[in-house]
Amino acid sequence: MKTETYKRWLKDADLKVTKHRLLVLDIMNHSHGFLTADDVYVNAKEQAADLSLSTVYRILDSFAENGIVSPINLDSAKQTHYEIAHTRHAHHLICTNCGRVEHIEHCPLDDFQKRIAKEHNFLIEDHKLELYGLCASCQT
Amino acid sequence: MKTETYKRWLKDADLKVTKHRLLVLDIMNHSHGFLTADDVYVNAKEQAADLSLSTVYRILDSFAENGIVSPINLDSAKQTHYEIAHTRHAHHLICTNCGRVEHIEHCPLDDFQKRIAKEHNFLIEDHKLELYGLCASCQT
DNA sequence: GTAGGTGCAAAGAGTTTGCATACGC
DNA sequence: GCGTATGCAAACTCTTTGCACCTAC
Repeated sequence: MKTETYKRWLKDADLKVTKHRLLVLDIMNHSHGFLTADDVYVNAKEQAADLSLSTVYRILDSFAENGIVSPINLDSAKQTHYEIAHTRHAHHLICTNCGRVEHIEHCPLDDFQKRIAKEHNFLIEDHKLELYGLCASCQT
Repeated sequence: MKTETYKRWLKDADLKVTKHRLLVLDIMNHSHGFLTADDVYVNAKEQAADLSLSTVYRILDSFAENGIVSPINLDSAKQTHYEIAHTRHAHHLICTNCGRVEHIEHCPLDDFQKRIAKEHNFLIEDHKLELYGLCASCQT
């Protein structure tokens, strides 16, 4: 994915284009799975020695507000994790040993969700599904 | 539920029976939805003036280790929440406005989970499903 | 030029820990 | 009596904020 794409994302969100924001976008976009603010910071620091952790937090906050990334509180971690927000609805398969995350494209919950909404008189707006287990290489 | 029941839970977990542990069990057991450590603390403080927040944390930790309570990181909150662990598998319907939590008894995921496990070569051990929306009284 | 972005240091919030004392068994 | 539980205060971790300076537009 090219810098031009990142610039468009930022402009669409009314955010100024800065070196650090482009860098964070690049890191998030090339990572698989979730990153903590500190993961992003350590990674970005290699390419931008001037960069403070608080800036990373501020960037991630503004990205989250604009739907560019999604913050997630995994049950197994105390830090907030972030991932590039995909336009498609996606769920996660998380390895409890190595932390690897895979995406599940298909969502089986539509019918179920409608039934629960009716039974509980809830207006359901979103849901989160996480499957926990061991990935192929951690099963040995 | 009676004190005798709580005492058995503690003994079964090899935990000593203390006033504070019984109190925390009683509070957790009578609450609906999730409680933070501080919720438990404030609530318990009314009946046990001597009680420190760190004791509540230690009690909840030991309960979690023994499967008496389940800690949960909700996406909408920064504090860890706890609920009495039900032997049955349960999911949650969370009101994004008032925080009310309802339990969903039926789990529709068994077949889905088996299919995903095969497709991704994952050994799935657990999963978490949370539905977010507005409860009946917050829809007005 | 101006509004917004950033670094640094300090503050906050939630949680954990060390140590002396108290209590369950 | 022994070993665990607890209160208190301090430490720790993650995150946010204030302020002066800098940069994109």
